[in-house]
Amino acid sequence: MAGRVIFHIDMNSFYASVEQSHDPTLKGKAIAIAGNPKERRGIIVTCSYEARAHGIYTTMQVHEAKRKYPELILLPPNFERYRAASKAMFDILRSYTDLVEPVSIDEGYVDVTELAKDRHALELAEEIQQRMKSELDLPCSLGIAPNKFLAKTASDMKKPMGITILRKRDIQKKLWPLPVIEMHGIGESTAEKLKRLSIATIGDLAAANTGLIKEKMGKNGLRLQNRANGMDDRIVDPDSIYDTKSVGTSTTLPVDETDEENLKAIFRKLSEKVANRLEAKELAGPTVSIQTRSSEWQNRTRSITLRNTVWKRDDIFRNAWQLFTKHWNGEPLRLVGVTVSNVAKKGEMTEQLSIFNFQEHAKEEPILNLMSKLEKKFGKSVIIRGTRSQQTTSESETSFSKDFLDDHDHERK
DNA sequence: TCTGGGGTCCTAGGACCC
DNA sequence: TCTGGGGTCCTAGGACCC
Repeated sequence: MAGRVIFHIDMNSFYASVEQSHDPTLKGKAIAIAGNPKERRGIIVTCSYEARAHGIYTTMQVHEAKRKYPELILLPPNFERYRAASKAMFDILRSYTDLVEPVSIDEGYVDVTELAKDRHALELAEEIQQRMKSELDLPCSLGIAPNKFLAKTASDMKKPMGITILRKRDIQKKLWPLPVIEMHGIGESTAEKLKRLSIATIGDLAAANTGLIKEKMGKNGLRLQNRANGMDDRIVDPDSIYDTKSVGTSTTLPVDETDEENLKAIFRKLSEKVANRLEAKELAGPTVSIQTRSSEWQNRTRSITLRNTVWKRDDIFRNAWQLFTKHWNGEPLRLVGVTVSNVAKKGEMTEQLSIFNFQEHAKEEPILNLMSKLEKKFGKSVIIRGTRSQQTTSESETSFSKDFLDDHDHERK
């Protein structure tokens, strides 16, 4: 995979910037988007750079933020507004090439290898950044590199409104001195583990004994070591976003809950929400799981894979509630959640089921007979797995997730 | 600083099949 | 009767990211 040029675009404090662009009187002020300002458990989702200067940060509790800086302007999230801004931002990127891979509402990769043959990559990056500013009034940072990992790392190096080039020959100077925790893919836990192996910097990881890494950290460790050496083969995949694997919802309860009837009502509500989101995406799946978190922060998941796929509220609820009552010991719960996974497009799922049923009979049936039956029913090429779900509907519901794509009209081949 | 809600991927053990 | 080795699916938990 020689000679690629990859951009990573990262919108700076996206939600706050969108609000400031929507209401210019908010510009230059310390503002924050808070999940649920009125609830006891509300947190700061994003905040402006002005707010950061006063010690405000993401995940901070709202009351704590207010205590720290009483003049902080709190705004409720407006996800429709953010989705619209996100679409506009990706439209700008797609005006250059189809090779755009959104990874979240406010960041994405672009493979500009072809474009960079006609013009300088840096100049292209400057133009994109200027267009985001002039057309959308939104600041962004860009990373330019030969692969995704380095591009992502680069875009992080200068914020806001930065452009950073990270070449292979730069990594010794720019990447290796950084502590491992700075690396995308390394969190607190992995950093601790590496520390016990006397690996403190990204350079230490790059130079570490590969056999040791493999032994102590497994496959993931080897991959991280490759990244530390600036190696990353992942392609920019514009369709990755359509591969939804699961749809779930969870809620942190206002008070730690012990009442079974209350919990039942909550599970019914969660099941309904999941059903609605599955419906909007025309998805269904065979696996139902529940999540619980105790007041002592003990996380549990329980799941069951059914013989059929589910998508209706009552089917989801019945299985979720059964899982719950089977395992709950009465302890107070801080959070509960419901998820349907291994999902696929509903139409394709029923075809899968038909094939499955055919296979059930296959034991008694001559194979040629079965083949012709399948061909008659589905044509020559039968897709069983790996089919991608296409987004054709949009939903009004709001969330923090990939749902931002629902409003995109990105064409697929 | 006691921590929301949406996801993805990986690992490891057990069941089951050939 | 006891034995192997490989593959796949399911479940549970953990780590990580935005």
